[in-house]
Formats: sequence, structure tokens, C-alpha cells
Amino acid sequence: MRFSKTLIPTLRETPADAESASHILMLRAGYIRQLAAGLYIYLPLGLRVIEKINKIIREEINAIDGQEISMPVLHPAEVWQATGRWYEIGDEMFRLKDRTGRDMCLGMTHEEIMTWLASREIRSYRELPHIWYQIQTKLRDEARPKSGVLRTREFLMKDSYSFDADEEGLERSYQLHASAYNRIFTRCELKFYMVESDPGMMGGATSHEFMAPSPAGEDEVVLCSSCGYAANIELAISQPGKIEIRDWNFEEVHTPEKRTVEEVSNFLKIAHEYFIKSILLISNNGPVLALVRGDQELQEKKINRIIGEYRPAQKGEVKEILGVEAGFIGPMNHKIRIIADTCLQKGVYVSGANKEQYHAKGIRPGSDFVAEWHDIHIAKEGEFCHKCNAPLRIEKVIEIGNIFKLGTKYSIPLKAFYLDEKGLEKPIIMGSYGIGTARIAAAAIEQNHDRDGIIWPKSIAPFDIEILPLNINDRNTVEIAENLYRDLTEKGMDVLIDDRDERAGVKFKDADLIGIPTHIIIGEKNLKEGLVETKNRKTKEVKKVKVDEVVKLLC
RNA sequence: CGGGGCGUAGCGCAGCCUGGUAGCGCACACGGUUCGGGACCGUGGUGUCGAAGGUUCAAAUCCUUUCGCCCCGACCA
Repeated sequence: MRFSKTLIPTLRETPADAESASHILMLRAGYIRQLAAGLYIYLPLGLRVIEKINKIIREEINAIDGQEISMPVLHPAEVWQATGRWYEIGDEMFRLKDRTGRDMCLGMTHEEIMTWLASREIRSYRELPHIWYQIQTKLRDEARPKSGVLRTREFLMKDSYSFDADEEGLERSYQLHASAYNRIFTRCELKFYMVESDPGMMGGATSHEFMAPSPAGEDEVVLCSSCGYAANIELAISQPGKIEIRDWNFEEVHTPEKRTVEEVSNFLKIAHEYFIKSILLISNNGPVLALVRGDQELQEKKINRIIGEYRPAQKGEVKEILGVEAGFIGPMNHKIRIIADTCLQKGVYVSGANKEQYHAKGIRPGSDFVAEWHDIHIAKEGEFCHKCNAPLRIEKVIEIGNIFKLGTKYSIPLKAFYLDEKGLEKPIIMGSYGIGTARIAAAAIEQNHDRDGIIWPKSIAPFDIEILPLNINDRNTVEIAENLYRDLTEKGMDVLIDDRDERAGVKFKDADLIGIPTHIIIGEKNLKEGLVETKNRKTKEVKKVKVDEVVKLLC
């Protein structure tokens, strides 16, 4: 492709609205333009990257017998009403009416529609299993689009769905996807982890996420480098450091105006981990007291899985329900449900005395209070793996893919049944598997860039080679450049030739910004000796090569 | 949805506090010199100052409302 005939509007200055590296560089290097919050135009270079990624995805999903189909973006409400998600999902779903007043929505995912299709087309166990997928635009009215292409309201996603007769089949489809995903992200040359994740609204029991480490990521994962344990921080289990068991007798201590763990800890000269933090929550089934150790935080997702929907109690409610001001709550002598973090099972602690201006020292779990024991704290860097006891570390990550076992959550309400060998009607067992194409591109940039610009992995770069004829007014330069352009293209390489009448400096700067892996620099002086230069964008290594050996070297 | 910030030329910004009718850099056009890391000199064009309303002799500037965008948080199939 010729630079002079391609829309590659590079920017010298950093756009004010961009913050993350991928956002800044995609704008500056002329890959994308923003239409509105969370809506992006993919310019020629951007589109090429997306297409390269999609090609890899197609090859790998086809290889596990996935069949590509294409589904409408506009959906009738009834299908979503059948599964209840029409009502469960709030403002995140774009809704509209057609001219006859019929309720419609824009597809934010396609479980419903895929299942609807399966319900019509699959009759017998003999037709199973199936994997259907599409690479299609999804629309979600995100509360907060951010970080350029990382979180948008309209985005391209590969979503596949598996249909099996039983759990074993689902497990097989799930593993096929896990291995396909590993190949896809490996081919895209990303650093990534496969981690345990919270199935959340998708229902079902098992799910994993594929996470690309990057400071621009919105999620965090907990990793054990010793045994390989890896989980989303929303559900990661960790063992806090052990503490000594003190021989304190139970006593009430006057702690005037000392409310927070920090304040009482300083006042009594006792470390945070000897405290019990009591947090009052209001669930749909009444108040719940959650207890975590003083040096820990409550993991909201974990408690959510135990008690369902809830909200933190307001100050007035604390006094009303527990009879004491927040800041002096302790776990003793309450009639409400108490859920305590498992690490509190052993030890002797300090907490509120349930009496204004007093804390209690020498609290013994089990005898001074009873509780349900669950892991409800947020895992922290330096805590220990519950499997192998090695120290854990935490990394920020970008979610680039996920796989879910859905079971029958969609097949039952949408009546996707099949007849088994005995003629019994059974619901199809499903899985759903997503990959965000643009997030792969963004993650690749986040993980591979330098001061000068993008450094694309070879597999997803918009072009393989960029030719830089430095002076296009020199006949020899142009001739050699054009010959190389033709020969390399004929060999199947994707080649961009910077045929603009620009100064050499401009071409170098733009080439580095755009980030094509290999540059061929054609300058008059070297040409006089029959040489051109090849430059590796990543290592910056430059080699002088004879003109007629270039093609052989690069193909 | 809560908190914060910003809307002035294509892009990046100054001017606003203390009202007097808009400026700088880059980009763009033309001419000349230059030509291997975002050249230099000269000339030139460019704005409903996000929008609406108000105060005032006079509003980019003060007041009110509203829209948009970014950041933090909440949310996130």
C-alpha cells in the first residue's frame, strides 16, 4: 500500500483527551479517531490490525470445529424477556421501539439469539455437539467508556457458543476453547494469564478469564508463581500472614473518640492484625455483620455470593440495629447473622465493645461470638497461596477473553431441548466464550511500545514491512524502492511504501510511531554501494544489505 | 449515577481572576533556501470563544441553565 494514497493522519502532539499508552498511540499514529464517548472510527491502519487479529481468531476457532455465522444486532425484546435478562439488565442495554411500537434492543451479547436458533434447529443428541461463533459488533451503554478502545460502547467481539448433550461434552467444549484461546493469544504475542473468574450474571458454575498484564488494565489478578494459582481478585483466596496468639484476658478498654482501626491501633499500641473490623451490611434478608481482620478489607464480590444483594448500613441504622455508634461495634452479643473471615478463627483480638468510647481486648472467636466462616477479605500482595503457601503477587490486567460454562441457564427458558438415546427430552448444555478484538490490539500496544511509538508483534502488525525511500526525487532511490515493493508484495508480504515527498526525518518519525516491525531504508549514499538498510523496529538494530539480497533475507 | 477537570483556528494551548470586541506554537497554502531523525526565512488564510438566556454602554471574560469530552469512584454479558 502507498502511504501517499492512504489515510494515515499522524499527530505530532499528544491529544489532550488521551491518557493510556494505547489510546495516545492509536490516535497519534493514525489508527483511530473518536466519534463520541466510547465510539471509535477505525482508519485504514486500525482496520488492518483488527482484521489480522480476526484472522487468527477465525483460524483457531475453525480448528476446533467452530462454525462462523452472523446474527442481527437488533433484537426483539421477547427473546430477552424469555430469559429474564430484559428485566435484570439495567441502563447498560440500548433499548428502542420499532415503528409499530414493538420493544427492541441492541445486542450486547448473543446468548439469547444463539439459543433461540439452537431451539429451532437442534432436535436430537445425534446432532450434538456444535460450536457456533460470530465476530460481530456488540453495543452496551457503558456507564463510563474509558481508555480509548479498551472500554467502548460499541465494540467488535468474537463470541462462540457451545451446545452439548451433557456435562462431559460441555467440559470438552470448554477445554477446546481454553486451548484455542491459549493459541490465539500466544499467536498475538501477548503476555497473558488464564485465571479463575466470577461467573457473575452469566450464571453457571465455572468460568475463566484471559488477562493481559498492563498498568492500563481495569482488573486485578492474584498470582502464585510457585504453583501457578491464578484468580481474579474478586474471588482469589489468600492466606494472610500468621499472627501470634496473645494471652490477653477479656477486658473493656476506654478509647475516647478512637473509632477507626488506625486510631485505636495507635492509641493502644497494638498492630492492625490484632483487630476485628465489624461492618454492618443490609441484605435483602435483613442485617448482616461482616468481620474481617483489622489489616484487611472486605471483598464485596465474595460477600455478595454469600448473602446476595446488599448495601452498607447507614450510620443511623448501625445505632438502631446494634445499639452502638459505628466505630465501637464488636462481634459479641448480637442476634443478627454474622459472617467472619476464616483467618479470624484462631487468635485473640481487639474490637469494639458495643459500648460508646470503649473497645474490648481479648476477644476469642468461638467463645465470645459465633459466626459463619468464609473467605471474605481482599487478597493482598505478600499474602500466601492457599494451595502451596508461597507468597502471592497482584497484577493489573486487561481482560481480553473469557470462557463460561452456562449449563442450562438459557436453554431451559428458551426451550432448546433435544431428545436423547432413550427419547427423553433434555435441555442442551451450553457454554459461551468471548474475545474482544480491539482489546487485543490495545493490550498489544500497552505491552509493546517505547518513547517513539508502537512496536507491533509481527503477527498482528498492519503491515510486515515499511519501505522508506528517503528522497523520492532521486530516480535511483525510487526505482529500487518500487522494485522491492513489487517483489516483496509478490512474495506475499504486506508492504507499506512511504512514497510521500517528505523529509527523511518525518518519514523516520512516522515509521517509528506506526510501529511496523521491519523498515527498509533506502538512502542515496548507501545505494551508491548497492546497499539498503533494514531496521528492526523493536531492537532498533540496523543492517546494511545488498539490494538483491533483501527479498531473500526478509521472506 | 456521585466527585473533580476541561470546552477559544485542524491539533496543542494562552487570554478569563481585574469586562473594552481574540492571540501563540504546530499544521495548512504560496515563494525561496534546505534535504538521513518531526528544517529555515518570507508571505498568506483560518474562529458562530461548546450552546441558550441574563447583567452591562460593552461579555471569551461576570451570573444562570444546558450540552459535550476527560479523569477518579460506583457500575460492568
